[in-house]
Amino acid sequence: MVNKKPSMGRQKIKIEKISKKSHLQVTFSKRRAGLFKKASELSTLCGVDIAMIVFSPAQKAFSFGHPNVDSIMDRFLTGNPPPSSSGMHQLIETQRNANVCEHNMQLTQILNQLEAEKNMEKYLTKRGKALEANVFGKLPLKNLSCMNLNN
Amino acid sequence: MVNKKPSMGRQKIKIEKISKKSHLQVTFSKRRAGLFKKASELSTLCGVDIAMIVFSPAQKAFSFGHPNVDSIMDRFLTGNPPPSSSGMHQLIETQRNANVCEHNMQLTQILNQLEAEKNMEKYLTKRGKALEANVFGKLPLKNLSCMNLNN
DNA sequence: CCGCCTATCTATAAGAC
DNA sequence: TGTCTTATAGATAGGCG
Repeated sequence: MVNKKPSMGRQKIKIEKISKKSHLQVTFSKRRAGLFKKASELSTLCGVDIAMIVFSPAQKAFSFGHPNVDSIMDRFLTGNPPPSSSGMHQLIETQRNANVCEHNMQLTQILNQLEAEKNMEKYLTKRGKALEANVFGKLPLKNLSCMNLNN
Repeated sequence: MVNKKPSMGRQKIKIEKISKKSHLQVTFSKRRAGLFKKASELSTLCGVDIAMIVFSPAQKAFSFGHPNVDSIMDRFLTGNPPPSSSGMHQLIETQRNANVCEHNMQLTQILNQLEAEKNMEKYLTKRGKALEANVFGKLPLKNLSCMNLNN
Protein backbone atom coordinates (compact mmCIF):
# COMPACT_ATOMS: atom_id res chain seq x y z
CA MET A 1 0.00 0.00 0.00
CA VAL A 2 2.56 2.49 -1.16
CA ASN A 3 0.45 5.28 -2.52
CA LYS A 4 -1.22 2.94 -4.90
CA LYS A 5 -3.50 4.28 -7.52
CA PRO A 6 -6.90 3.30 -6.12
CA SER A 7 -8.19 1.91 -9.42
CA MET A 8 -10.30 3.83 -11.84
CA GLY A 9 -13.31 1.96 -10.63
CA ARG A 10 -15.92 0.75 -13.03
CA GLN A 11 -15.77 2.50 -16.35
CA LYS A 12 -18.65 3.03 -18.70
CA ILE A 13 -18.58 0.74 -21.69
CA LYS A 14 -20.37 0.73 -25.00
CA ILE A 15 -22.71 -2.14 -25.56
CA GLU A 16 -21.07 -3.64 -28.60
CA LYS A 17 -19.08 -6.72 -29.37
CA ILE A 18 -15.95 -6.81 -27.26
CA SER A 19 -12.96 -7.23 -29.50
CA LYS A 20 -10.26 -8.32 -27.10
CA LYS A 21 -10.77 -12.01 -26.56
CA SER A 22 -9.44 -12.33 -23.05
CA HIS A 23 -11.52 -9.38 -21.98
CA LEU A 24 -14.57 -10.85 -23.63
CA GLN A 25 -14.13 -14.09 -21.72
CA VAL A 26 -13.91 -12.27 -18.41
CA THR A 27 -16.95 -10.18 -19.17
CA PHE A 28 -18.88 -13.21 -20.33
CA SER A 29 -18.22 -15.09 -17.12
CA LYS A 30 -19.07 -12.20 -14.87
CA ARG A 31 -22.21 -11.22 -16.68
CA ARG A 32 -23.44 -14.76 -17.13
CA ALA A 33 -23.15 -15.25 -13.39
CA GLY A 34 -24.95 -11.99 -12.80
CA LEU A 35 -27.70 -12.88 -15.25
CA PHE A 36 -28.29 -16.24 -13.62
CA LYS A 37 -28.40 -14.62 -10.23
CA LYS A 38 -30.95 -12.08 -11.42
CA ALA A 39 -33.05 -14.83 -12.92
CA SER A 40 -32.89 -16.70 -9.66
CA GLU A 41 -33.93 -13.61 -7.74
CA LEU A 42 -36.85 -12.94 -10.05
CA SER A 43 -37.95 -16.52 -9.71
CA THR A 44 -37.81 -16.36 -5.93
CA LEU A 45 -39.28 -12.91 -5.44
CA CYS A 46 -42.21 -13.49 -7.73
CA GLY A 47 -42.56 -17.25 -7.49
CA VAL A 48 -42.39 -17.63 -11.24
CA ASP A 49 -40.80 -20.21 -13.48
CA ILE A 50 -37.86 -19.36 -15.68
CA ALA A 51 -35.64 -21.17 -18.12
CA MET A 52 -32.51 -19.78 -19.69
CA ILE A 53 -29.95 -21.18 -22.08
CA VAL A 54 -26.72 -19.39 -22.87
CA PHE A 55 -24.12 -20.55 -25.35
CA SER A 56 -20.62 -19.45 -24.44
CA PRO A 57 -18.23 -17.98 -27.01
CA ALA A 58 -16.88 -21.53 -27.23
CA GLN A 59 -20.35 -22.88 -27.91
CA LYS A 60 -20.65 -24.50 -24.55
CA ALA A 61 -24.19 -24.51 -23.25
CA PHE A 62 -25.04 -23.07 -19.86
CA SER A 63 -28.53 -23.40 -18.57
CA PHE A 64 -30.62 -22.28 -15.67
CA GLY A 65 -34.12 -23.34 -14.84
CA HIS A 66 -36.68 -23.09 -12.10
CA PRO A 67 -37.89 -25.63 -11.39
CA ASN A 68 -35.90 -26.97 -14.35
CA VAL A 69 -35.26 -26.15 -17.96
CA ASP A 70 -37.10 -28.99 -19.61
CA SER A 71 -40.38 -28.47 -17.82
CA ILE A 72 -40.40 -24.81 -18.81
CA MET A 73 -39.56 -25.69 -22.39
CA ASP A 74 -42.31 -28.24 -22.46
CA ARG A 75 -44.77 -25.77 -21.08
CA PHE A 76 -43.67 -23.19 -23.58
CA LEU A 77 -44.07 -25.63 -26.43
CA THR A 78 -47.30 -27.27 -25.48
CA GLY A 79 -49.04 -25.39 -22.75
CA ASN A 80 -48.69 -21.81 -23.76
CA PRO A 81 -51.55 -20.71 -25.95
CA PRO A 82 -49.87 -18.23 -28.27
CA PRO A 83 -51.32 -14.70 -28.48
CA SER A 84 -53.59 -15.26 -31.44
CA SER A 85 -54.12 -18.98 -31.18
CA SER A 86 -56.83 -20.27 -33.43
CA GLY A 87 -55.90 -23.41 -35.35
CA MET A 88 -53.27 -24.14 -32.81
CA HIS A 89 -54.95 -26.95 -30.96
CA GLN A 90 -54.29 -29.49 -33.64
CA LEU A 91 -50.65 -28.57 -33.67
CA ILE A 92 -50.52 -28.97 -29.97
CA GLU A 93 -51.90 -32.48 -30.33
CA THR A 94 -49.08 -33.25 -32.69
CA GLN A 95 -46.60 -31.89 -30.22
CA ARG A 96 -47.79 -34.20 -27.50
CA ASN A 97 -47.01 -37.03 -29.84
CA ALA A 98 -43.48 -35.83 -30.08
CA ASN A 99 -42.91 -36.11 -26.39
CA VAL A 100 -39.91 -38.22 -27.23
CA CYS A 101 -38.50 -34.78 -27.43
CA GLU A 102 -39.22 -34.11 -23.82
CA HIS A 103 -37.61 -37.27 -22.60
CA ASN A 104 -34.47 -36.57 -24.49
CA MET A 105 -34.52 -33.12 -23.03
CA GLN A 106 -34.65 -34.60 -19.61
CA LEU A 107 -31.69 -36.84 -20.26
CA THR A 108 -29.68 -33.96 -21.57
CA GLN A 109 -30.75 -31.99 -18.57
CA ILE A 110 -29.83 -34.63 -16.06
CA LEU A 111 -26.35 -35.03 -17.45
CA ASN A 112 -25.85 -31.31 -17.39
CA GLN A 113 -27.20 -31.20 -13.90
CA LEU A 114 -24.70 -33.65 -12.58
CA GLU A 115 -21.82 -31.43 -13.45
CA ALA A 116 -23.78 -28.35 -12.58
CA GLU A 117 -24.30 -29.38 -9.00
CA LYS A 118 -20.63 -29.87 -8.48
CA ASN A 119 -20.02 -26.45 -9.87
CA MET A 120 -22.78 -24.96 -7.82
CA GLU A 121 -20.90 -25.80 -4.71
CA LYS A 122 -17.77 -24.31 -6.15
CA TYR A 123 -19.71 -21.23 -7.03
CA LEU A 124 -21.16 -20.84 -3.57
CA THR A 125 -17.72 -21.07 -2.12
CA LYS A 126 -16.32 -18.52 -4.51
CA ARG A 127 -18.82 -15.75 -4.11
CA GLY A 128 -20.19 -17.08 -0.91
CA LYS A 129 -18.00 -15.38 1.60
CA ALA A 130 -19.59 -12.02 1.18
CA LEU A 131 -23.08 -13.50 0.97
CA GLU A 132 -25.32 -12.49 3.78
CA ALA A 133 -28.74 -11.65 2.53
CA ASN A 134 -27.71 -12.91 -0.87
CA VAL A 135 -30.11 -14.99 -2.91
CA PHE A 136 -28.10 -18.08 -3.13
CA GLY A 137 -27.81 -18.22 0.57
CA LYS A 138 -31.56 -18.50 0.84
CA LEU A 139 -32.36 -20.76 -2.04
CA PRO A 140 -32.58 -24.47 -1.61
CA LEU A 141 -30.35 -26.09 -4.17
CA LYS A 142 -33.31 -27.53 -5.99
CA ASN A 143 -34.23 -24.09 -7.17
CA LEU A 144 -31.09 -23.95 -9.19
CA SER A 145 -31.69 -27.19 -10.86
CA CYS A 146 -29.30 -26.74 -13.70
CA MET A 147 -26.53 -24.29 -13.45
CA ASN A 148 -23.33 -24.73 -15.30
CA LEU A 149 -20.63 -22.63 -13.82
CA ASN A 150 -17.33 -23.84 -15.09
CA ASN A 151 -15.60 -22.15 -18.00
CA MET B 1 -43.43 20.90 -4.42
CA VAL B 2 -44.25 21.92 -0.94
CA ASN B 3 -41.41 20.54 1.12
CA LYS B 4 -42.01 17.06 -0.20
CA LYS B 5 -40.21 14.12 1.27
CA PRO B 6 -37.65 13.32 -1.40
CA SER B 7 -38.38 9.57 -1.46
CA MET B 8 -36.59 7.03 0.61
CA GLY B 9 -34.68 5.88 -2.40
CA ARG B 10 -34.13 2.24 -3.11
CA GLN B 11 -34.47 0.08 -0.06
CA LYS B 12 -32.79 -3.23 0.48
CA ILE B 13 -35.15 -6.15 0.18
CA LYS B 14 -34.96 -9.77 1.18
CA ILE B 15 -34.93 -12.23 -1.65
CA GLU B 16 -38.05 -14.15 -0.79
CA LYS B 17 -41.53 -14.46 -2.19
CA ILE B 18 -43.24 -11.09 -2.19
CA SER B 19 -46.55 -11.40 -0.41
CA LYS B 20 -48.40 -8.30 -1.51
CA LYS B 21 -49.80 -9.06 -4.93
CA SER B 22 -49.78 -5.60 -6.42
CA HIS B 23 -46.24 -5.10 -5.28
CA LEU B 24 -45.24 -8.44 -6.70
CA GLN B 25 -46.66 -7.52 -10.06
CA VAL B 26 -44.71 -4.29 -10.17
CA THR B 27 -41.50 -5.98 -9.17
CA PHE B 28 -42.05 -8.70 -11.71
CA SER B 29 -42.46 -6.24 -14.53
CA LYS B 30 -39.47 -4.17 -13.60
CA ARG B 31 -37.15 -7.09 -13.04
CA ARG B 32 -38.27 -8.96 -16.09
CA ALA B 33 -37.44 -5.93 -18.20
CA GLY B 34 -34.09 -5.64 -16.47
CA LEU B 35 -33.34 -9.30 -16.96
CA PHE B 36 -34.14 -9.15 -20.66
CA LYS B 37 -31.99 -6.10 -21.03
CA LYS B 38 -29.08 -7.81 -19.30
CA ALA B 39 -29.50 -10.82 -21.53
CA SER B 40 -29.50 -8.58 -24.54
CA GLU B 41 -26.35 -6.85 -23.37
CA LEU B 42 -24.56 -10.12 -22.73
CA SER B 43 -25.54 -11.32 -26.15
CA THR B 44 -24.24 -8.18 -27.80
CA LEU B 45 -21.08 -7.73 -25.76
CA CYS B 46 -19.96 -11.30 -26.15
CA GLY B 47 -21.62 -12.23 -29.40
CA VAL B 48 -23.29 -15.23 -27.85
CA ASP B 49 -26.70 -16.79 -28.29
CA ILE B 50 -29.25 -16.76 -25.51
CA ALA B 51 -32.79 -17.96 -25.02
CA MET B 52 -34.97 -17.18 -22.06
CA ILE B 53 -38.53 -18.06 -21.14
CA VAL B 54 -40.31 -16.51 -18.19
CA PHE B 55 -43.79 -17.38 -17.03
CA SER B 56 -45.54 -14.48 -15.35
CA PRO B 57 -47.46 -14.89 -12.11
CA ALA B 58 -50.51 -15.22 -14.36
CA GLN B 59 -48.82 -17.98 -16.34
CA LYS B 60 -48.31 -15.84 -19.37
CA ALA B 61 -45.15 -16.71 -21.24
CA PHE B 62 -42.54 -14.08 -22.00
CA SER B 63 -39.60 -15.01 -24.11
CA PHE B 64 -36.38 -13.54 -25.36
CA GLY B 65 -33.99 -15.05 -27.83
CA HIS B 66 -30.93 -14.17 -29.83
CA PRO B 67 -31.13 -14.86 -32.64
CA ASN B 68 -34.42 -16.49 -31.62
CA VAL B 69 -35.74 -18.85 -28.98
CA ASP B 70 -36.46 -21.88 -31.12
CA SER B 71 -33.03 -22.08 -32.70
CA ILE B 72 -31.38 -21.99 -29.28
CA MET B 73 -33.76 -24.60 -27.97
CA ASP B 74 -33.09 -26.79 -30.93
CA ARG B 75 -29.37 -26.42 -30.49
CA PHE B 76 -29.70 -27.18 -26.81
CA LEU B 77 -31.71 -30.28 -27.52
CA THR B 78 -29.81 -31.68 -30.42
CA GLY B 79 -26.49 -29.96 -30.83
CA ASN B 80 -25.17 -29.65 -27.35
CA PRO B 81 -23.02 -32.60 -26.39
CA PRO B 82 -23.69 -32.86 -22.67
CA PRO B 83 -20.70 -32.91 -20.32
CA SER B 84 -20.33 -36.63 -20.06
CA SER B 85 -21.88 -37.75 -23.30
CA SER B 86 -21.33 -41.34 -24.10
CA GLY B 87 -24.36 -43.17 -25.41
CA MET B 88 -25.92 -39.90 -26.37
CA HIS B 89 -25.51 -40.11 -30.09
CA GLN B 90 -28.31 -42.55 -30.54
CA LEU B 91 -30.59 -40.36 -28.55
CA ILE B 92 -29.69 -37.45 -30.71
CA GLU B 93 -30.63 -39.44 -33.79
CA THR B 94 -34.02 -40.03 -32.29
CA GLN B 95 -34.37 -36.35 -31.62
CA ARG B 96 -33.76 -35.45 -35.22
CA ASN B 97 -36.69 -37.66 -36.11
CA ALA B 98 -38.84 -35.64 -33.83
CA ASN B 99 -38.22 -32.44 -35.68
CA VAL B 100 -41.95 -32.04 -35.87
CA CYS B 101 -41.19 -30.54 -32.54
CA GLU B 102 -39.05 -27.88 -34.06
CA HIS B 103 -41.59 -26.84 -36.61
CA ASN B 104 -44.26 -26.48 -34.05
CA MET B 105 -41.86 -24.45 -32.03
CA GLN B 106 -41.40 -22.15 -34.93
CA LEU B 107 -45.09 -21.66 -35.38
CA THR B 108 -45.53 -20.90 -31.72
CA GLN B 109 -42.61 -18.57 -32.00
CA ILE B 110 -43.91 -16.74 -35.03
CA LEU B 111 -47.27 -16.08 -33.46
CA ASN B 112 -45.60 -14.82 -30.35
CA GLN B 113 -43.31 -12.74 -32.44
CA LEU B 114 -46.13 -10.94 -34.12
CA GLU B 115 -47.38 -9.52 -30.88
CA ALA B 116 -43.89 -9.15 -29.59
CA GLU B 117 -42.82 -6.82 -32.35
CA LYS B 118 -45.71 -4.54 -31.71
CA ASN B 119 -44.79 -4.48 -28.07
CA MET B 120 -41.15 -4.00 -28.87
CA GLU B 121 -41.95 -0.71 -30.46
CA LYS B 122 -44.00 0.26 -27.48
CA TYR B 123 -41.15 -0.72 -25.25
CA LEU B 124 -38.63 1.31 -27.16
CA THR B 125 -40.88 4.28 -26.87
CA LYS B 126 -41.43 3.76 -23.19
CA ARG B 127 -37.90 3.48 -22.00
CA GLY B 128 -36.42 4.89 -25.13
CA LYS B 129 -36.43 8.56 -24.37
CA ALA B 130 -33.57 8.29 -21.97
CA LEU B 131 -31.75 5.83 -24.18
CA GLU B 132 -28.50 7.09 -25.51
CA ALA B 133 -25.88 4.46 -25.33
CA ASN B 134 -28.54 1.99 -24.31
CA VAL B 135 -28.51 -1.49 -25.75
CA PHE B 136 -31.81 -1.46 -27.36
CA GLY B 137 -30.91 1.60 -29.28
CA LYS B 138 -28.05 -0.26 -30.92
CA LEU B 139 -29.66 -3.58 -31.57
CA PRO B 140 -31.36 -4.32 -34.83
CA LEU B 141 -34.86 -5.50 -34.10
CA LYS B 142 -34.05 -8.96 -35.35
CA ASN B 143 -31.87 -9.47 -32.34
CA LEU B 144 -34.85 -9.28 -30.09
CA SER B 145 -36.83 -11.75 -32.04
CA CYS B 146 -39.38 -12.53 -29.41
CA MET B 147 -40.03 -10.19 -26.62
CA ASN B 148 -43.34 -10.01 -24.95
CA LEU B 149 -43.73 -6.83 -23.04
CA ASN B 150 -47.33 -6.29 -22.24
CA ASN B 151 -48.81 -7.33 -18.90
C1' DC C 1 -51.09 0.21 -15.20
C1' DC C 2 -47.58 3.77 -17.23
C1' DG C 3 -44.09 6.97 -16.72
C1' DC C 4 -41.12 9.55 -13.93
C1' DC C 5 -38.11 10.58 -9.95
C1' DT C 6 -34.36 9.79 -6.84
C1' DA C 7 -31.96 7.83 -3.06
C1' DT C 8 -29.80 3.57 -2.58
C1' DC C 9 -28.42 -0.82 -3.50
C1' DT C 10 -26.06 -4.00 -6.59
C1' DA C 11 -23.31 -5.37 -10.52
C1' DT C 12 -19.23 -4.93 -12.59
C1' DA C 13 -14.92 -2.62 -15.33
C1' DA C 14 -10.35 -2.06 -14.10
C1' DG C 15 -6.56 -3.31 -11.64
C1' DA C 16 -3.48 -5.52 -8.38
C1' DC C 17 -1.91 -9.74 -6.42
C1' DT D 1 -6.59 -18.21 -14.63
C1' DG D 2 -8.59 -17.12 -10.33
C1' DT D 3 -9.40 -14.18 -6.37
C1' DC D 4 -9.88 -9.78 -4.07
C1' DT D 5 -10.49 -4.64 -4.05
C1' DT D 6 -12.18 -0.18 -5.49
C1' DA D 7 -14.85 3.19 -7.57
C1' DT D 8 -18.46 3.93 -10.47
C1' DA D 9 -22.16 2.70 -13.74
C1' DG D 10 -26.48 0.77 -13.80
C1' DA D 11 -30.68 -1.34 -11.72
C1' DT D 12 -34.51 -0.70 -8.86
C1' DA D 13 -37.68 -0.02 -4.33
C1' DG D 14 -40.73 3.15 -2.95
C1' DG D 15 -43.65 6.98 -4.15
C1' DC D 16 -46.29 10.40 -6.91
C1' DG D 17 -49.36 12.00 -10.71
